[in-house]
Amino acid sequence: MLQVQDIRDNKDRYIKALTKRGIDAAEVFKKVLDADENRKATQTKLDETLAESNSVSKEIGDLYKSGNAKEANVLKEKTVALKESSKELSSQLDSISEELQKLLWTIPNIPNDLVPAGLTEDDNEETFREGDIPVLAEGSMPHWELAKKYDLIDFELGVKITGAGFPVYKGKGARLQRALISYFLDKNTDAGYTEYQVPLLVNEASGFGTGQLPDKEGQMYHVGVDDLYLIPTAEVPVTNMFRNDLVQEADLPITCTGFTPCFRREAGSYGAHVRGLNRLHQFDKVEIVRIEHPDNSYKALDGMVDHVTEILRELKLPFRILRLCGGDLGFTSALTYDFEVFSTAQDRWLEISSVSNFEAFQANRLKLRFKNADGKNSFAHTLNGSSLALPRVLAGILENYQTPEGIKIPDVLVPYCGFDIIS
RNA sequence: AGAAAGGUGGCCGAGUGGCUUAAGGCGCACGCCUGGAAAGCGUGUAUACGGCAACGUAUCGAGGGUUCGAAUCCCUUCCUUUCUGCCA
Repeated sequence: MLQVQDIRDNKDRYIKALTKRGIDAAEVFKKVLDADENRKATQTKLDETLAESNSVSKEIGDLYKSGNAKEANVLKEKTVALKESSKELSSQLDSISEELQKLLWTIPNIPNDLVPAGLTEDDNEETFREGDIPVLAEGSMPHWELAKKYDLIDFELGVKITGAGFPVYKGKGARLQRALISYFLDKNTDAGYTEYQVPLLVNEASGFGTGQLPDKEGQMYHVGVDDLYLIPTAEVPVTNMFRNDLVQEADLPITCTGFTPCFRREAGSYGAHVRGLNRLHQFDKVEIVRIEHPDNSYKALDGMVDHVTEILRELKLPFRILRLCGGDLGFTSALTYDFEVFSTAQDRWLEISSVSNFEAFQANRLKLRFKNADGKNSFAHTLNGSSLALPRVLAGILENYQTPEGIKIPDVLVPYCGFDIIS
């Protein structure tokens, strides 16, 4: 959520930046600023009325104490009108504030200067590419066929016990999953991130804090009897640990990592693009979250990109980095880099990580502030990224490491797996 | 699920209708003291909104009510803790 004061101070620049998302914000900004003026004026009137009420009450108290009940009773009559008008003003103020709030919720974050204009994924800008795409032997397969051939994943079994999009990992497939989780967590903690295990169900306030609610309600599984949501990403519980917090400047940055399953309803397309591990309702992910001083957040974003790059480099998977264009940028993000690994057998790129700087957009919703050296409070910047999402990494490993003898295990994973080939 | 006790500032914690303008402590900041530090002493220190400012207003989990006046009384609701029950 943007701050009204920022909109006021940077109106033209913000309007221009939002055109990169294909949004003309001129009208909504005008509405916001008008509503805010209205709010201020109403608040001032209300404050004056209440101030008078308070001073009359004090007088009445004093009169009673000095035994002058008669005069006190005269004054009491005066409070009736004051009370009425303060009630009226306060309900006006409530509805104005609510209107303002609703307007603010509809406005996405302001894209950073680096964000390319453009509305579709074709406009994303490739900033980096590394790793050779292997030339596969005759008879090479997509990962879902490999998973079946080597008995690593049973998709039908998942359908039986739950439904489509809930695979069962088995044997060396399950072990490889566990190896990846441990490896990712180790890389993250080695880089200084503190490891957390967090709840997989969150309350409504948490959904609001990170921006999944109210807009994307349909994308989360909802447990009705207890009014809780299954997390779509560890970002939600991890970032919400700091909701309503006021931290000291010296405590920044706060860096966290955590492994969680993620649950996404994603009612949408079917077909080849969602086959196998490409899109699931439940998948595993290791996430990194940073709470940063605003002056340092973009440096931190670059650091996160470098960190994920190093992991993919160690896994020796062919990957590229995209700077998302305005149209592809998430609602809450100011700048996002997507990592994609090449699926050789499918001949296409698969998104495996998304690293974003939300600036103060989430912090404003979360009320996550820090106290600086002068004792002033301001919103911290929040960032997060996957390091990494498991299924597509697994798909990439299966497809890119397949040989006629079997699937080789990337060197860095061998100690975690306890085997070096799946055959 | 049943019973009981609670929810107060960055944190702990006192506070049963007006002198609460929220005590006291911890923490933090600054100063004194010190070779330097600790301790000690002194001063300051909640948040939000409005205002150039003085200042005003709101906020004691949330929402409603009683009252001229509510942290305090009443109602509703959420959450936490303890005990009982169930359970890995």
